[in-house]
Amino acid sequence: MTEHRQTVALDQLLRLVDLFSRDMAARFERDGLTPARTHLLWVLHHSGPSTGRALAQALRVTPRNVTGLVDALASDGMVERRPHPTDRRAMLVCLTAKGTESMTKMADDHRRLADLLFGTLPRARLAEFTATITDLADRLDRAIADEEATRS
Amino acid sequence: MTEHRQTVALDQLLRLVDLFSRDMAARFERDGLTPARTHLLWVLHHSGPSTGRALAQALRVTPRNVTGLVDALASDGMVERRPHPTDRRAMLVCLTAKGTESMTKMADDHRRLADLLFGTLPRARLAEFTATITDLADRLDRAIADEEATRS
DNA sequence: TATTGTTATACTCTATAACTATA
DNA sequence: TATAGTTATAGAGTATAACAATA
Repeated sequence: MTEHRQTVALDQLLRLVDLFSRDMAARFERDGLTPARTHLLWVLHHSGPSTGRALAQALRVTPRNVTGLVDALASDGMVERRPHPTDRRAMLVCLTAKGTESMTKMADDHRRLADLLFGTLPRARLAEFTATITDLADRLDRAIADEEATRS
Repeated sequence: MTEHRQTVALDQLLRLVDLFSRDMAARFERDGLTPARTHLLWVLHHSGPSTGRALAQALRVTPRNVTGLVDALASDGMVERRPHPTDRRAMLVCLTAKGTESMTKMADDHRRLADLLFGTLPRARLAEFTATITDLADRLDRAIADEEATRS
C-alpha cells in the first residue's frame, strides 16, 4: 500500500528545511557568526539602522535578547550603537564597515546558492515552483495567524 | 528592473522554512515539548528503542547532549532508560505509553498539516512539486557532502 | 503613565574534556 | 585499547521580571 501522497510531499519538504538549516549554520560558522546574530545583521542590511525595539519585532524575540545579540556583535566589530537623533531613550543599531562587507559577501553567497539550486530548472518550471511555494507559505502564514487569533 | 528569478525562488523557500520552524515550535510548545526533545521522540517513534550512541548519530549531536535530552524527557515521563540486553555499558531509550501516545497524536497532526498544505493541489502538480523538492534536497545534500569532504 | 533599553536571573540546547564501567 | 554513557564546565539563545531614563 502506497503512502499518503500529501505526507510524502511534506516529508520531503521537511527534509529540505533541515538541510537548509544545517547548510546555513555551517556557512555562518565559517564567518564566526551564529544563525541568530546573522539574522540580526541581515535585517539591518535590508532595513538600515534600527532601534532595539524594531529589531526585537523583526526577529520576534524579546528586547532583552536583542541587547545580548547587539552586545556580542558590537564586541566583534560588526555593529555599533548610536544615539537616536530625536528620542534619547532609544538607540540606533548600525552596521559597521566590517558588518556591511560581511553582509555584502553573504548576499553574493545567497545568489550563488540560488543558482546552484535553481539554475538548471527550466524557466517555466521554476515559475510554477515559485508560485507553488509562495502559495504554500501564504497558506501556512494564514493558518498560523488563525491559530494565534483563536488562542487569544 | 526585475529581480533575479532564482533568488526570488530561494527567498520564498526560506520564508517557508521560517514559517515551518515557527509553526512546529508552537505546536510542540502546546504539548510542553521543545524542538530538540520532539526530534528525539520522533526518531524513537520511527526507529524503536535505541542506544544513546544511535540517537546521537541520528540527531547529529554529541552523546553528552543526548544524556541531557533523555534526562528531561524521562523526568516528564515520555521515555525510560532500560538496560541493553547484551552490552552492559549501553542503555536502550524507550518510549513510555505517554510518549507513544504523544507521538501518535503528532503523526495525526502531521497528516492533517500535509492535507492543509497540499490537499487542494491537483494530483499532477503535487507529483511535480514533490519531484522538484526531492531533487533540490538531493542536490543540497550532495553540495553539503562535497563541502565537508573538501574541508577535511 | 507608557515606552526604551538595560540589569538580574534562569532554563534549554549545545560543545569539549575528563572519567567510569564495560567490551 | 576502544567504546558507551556520564559528570564537569562553558557558551549561546531565549524568556520573565524589575528598574532607570525619557517621552
